[in-house]
Amino acid sequence: MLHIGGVRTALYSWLIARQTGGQFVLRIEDTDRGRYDAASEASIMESLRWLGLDWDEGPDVGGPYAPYTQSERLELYQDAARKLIESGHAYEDDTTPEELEELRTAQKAAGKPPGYDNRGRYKTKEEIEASRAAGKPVVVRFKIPDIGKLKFEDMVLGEVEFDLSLLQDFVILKSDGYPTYHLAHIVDDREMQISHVVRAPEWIPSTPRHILIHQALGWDLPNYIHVPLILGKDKSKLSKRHGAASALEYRDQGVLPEAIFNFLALLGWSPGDDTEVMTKDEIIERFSVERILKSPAVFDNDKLTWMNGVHIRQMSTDDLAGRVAPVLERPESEGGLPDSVSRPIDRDFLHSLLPLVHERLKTLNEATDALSFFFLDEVHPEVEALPGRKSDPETATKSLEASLEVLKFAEPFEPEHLEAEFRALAEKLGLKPGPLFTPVRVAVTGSTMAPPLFDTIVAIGKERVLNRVENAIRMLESARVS
RNA sequence: GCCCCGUUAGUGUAGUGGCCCAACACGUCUCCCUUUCAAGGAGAAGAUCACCGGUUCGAAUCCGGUACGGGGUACCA
Repeated sequence: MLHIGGVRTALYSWLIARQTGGQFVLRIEDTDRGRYDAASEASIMESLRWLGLDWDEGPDVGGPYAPYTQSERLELYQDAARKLIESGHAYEDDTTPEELEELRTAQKAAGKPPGYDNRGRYKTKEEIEASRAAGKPVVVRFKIPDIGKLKFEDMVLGEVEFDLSLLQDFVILKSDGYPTYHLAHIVDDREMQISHVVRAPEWIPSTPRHILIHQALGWDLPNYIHVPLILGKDKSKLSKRHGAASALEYRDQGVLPEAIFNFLALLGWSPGDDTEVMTKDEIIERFSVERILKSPAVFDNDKLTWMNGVHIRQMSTDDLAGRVAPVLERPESEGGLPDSVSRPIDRDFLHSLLPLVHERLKTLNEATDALSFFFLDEVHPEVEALPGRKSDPETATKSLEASLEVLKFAEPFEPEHLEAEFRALAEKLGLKPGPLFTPVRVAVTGSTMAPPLFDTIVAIGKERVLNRVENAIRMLESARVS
């Protein structure tokens, strides 16, 4: 699963590529065999695709530096490890995981910070060979040089200084022949000519290691860009508890990719003025690494929902219809229209309805409730809801009966004309619009909230409207008897 | 423990020494529009710029310390 924080990292990386005319590269880092999961790989690609973060090179599209999956590039890492051993920057180590565990427990017991003690530096070739022959696991460790402090430049953080004496020799090639991230990403970044490393802040402390490897191999450094964390409402790391954590969950909740794109770009970056609502192209144009913030941001769902509404309102009816139809056609259990409505739904009919609800939608999923009564044969309002808050069942019955007559004979059966007739009716009955219109709305839509009444009535059609009003009158009568 | 990073209203951001007793947006509240719900319009409340000290004629902005939050300290990425 691609976390929303990961999506934002990818987004920034993509923006840099698109803005500078560079290539956005998708690389699968599957060097931990214990954790590898093909499904999550697919879902990452689906998330990126949904957001429109198209990649120029990657496992599926290929590219000049294929393959783009690390497990298919093992020789490259092993070669690099060998070179580092030959140049004296790395060495083989036969310390077992159990021995390391013992070491750490002992260190903790002695009140010292746990860590590797670099004991492998002093082993002879013969010892290692003997261990290997005995079937003991052998890893390759990078030797931390004794050069005091290391400084590096990060495009977001500025200059960061690190005391190398705090680091221990670390594993670059595991005993199963797979590289650790530290080695693999450096070899690949070099091979694939990566110019900008955009990543989460948890990598800051290991950046000195990456720089040391680059230097040992005699390679130039890429630009480092450590982006800030995204937090949940309670300021802890964003997770399921906060509503949704993956991009695809937002999609399933009816959020537009352009809204997530826009919203995420603004978590940790701003164009420098008051502009907030932007298209993808505007963001590409205005984005700048210099304006990425260092401090973590809290993900505010309310603001995302607002922004989603803005993007929905900016969209054409055609475009909206194309997005809403699949939502309505999902099974009822997944938030679609009631299963009794046959699929596919009538696109022309949908298109004619959308102007009535367009500016009322904050998410695509809201379209189901907002439109279902247009598609159903009959609706089932609550009897108690029919009169509305400020009226009573008797008045409601009277209103509905009078309305029924108007609806039967109104000619033409069009919104403006119906409204005029109903206004006249209200006056005749001595009622304010509310007590007259509300029962009709509830009877016809089954809900107290609906689009403008007369447009709604016409869209539903005379016959169904008459049936629904008659039905409501019957409901009120039987409620009175019982 | 040690190391790294951060800290402007509830939230996202603007602000880079005087224009700032701090601006915009979301959210909240009030009112208007109105047949409901939205949208839209007009307002309001909400920040001792984490704290303490220093530099300066002058600090949200520069420096130091403290507190708090997050991250790292793996044969995970």
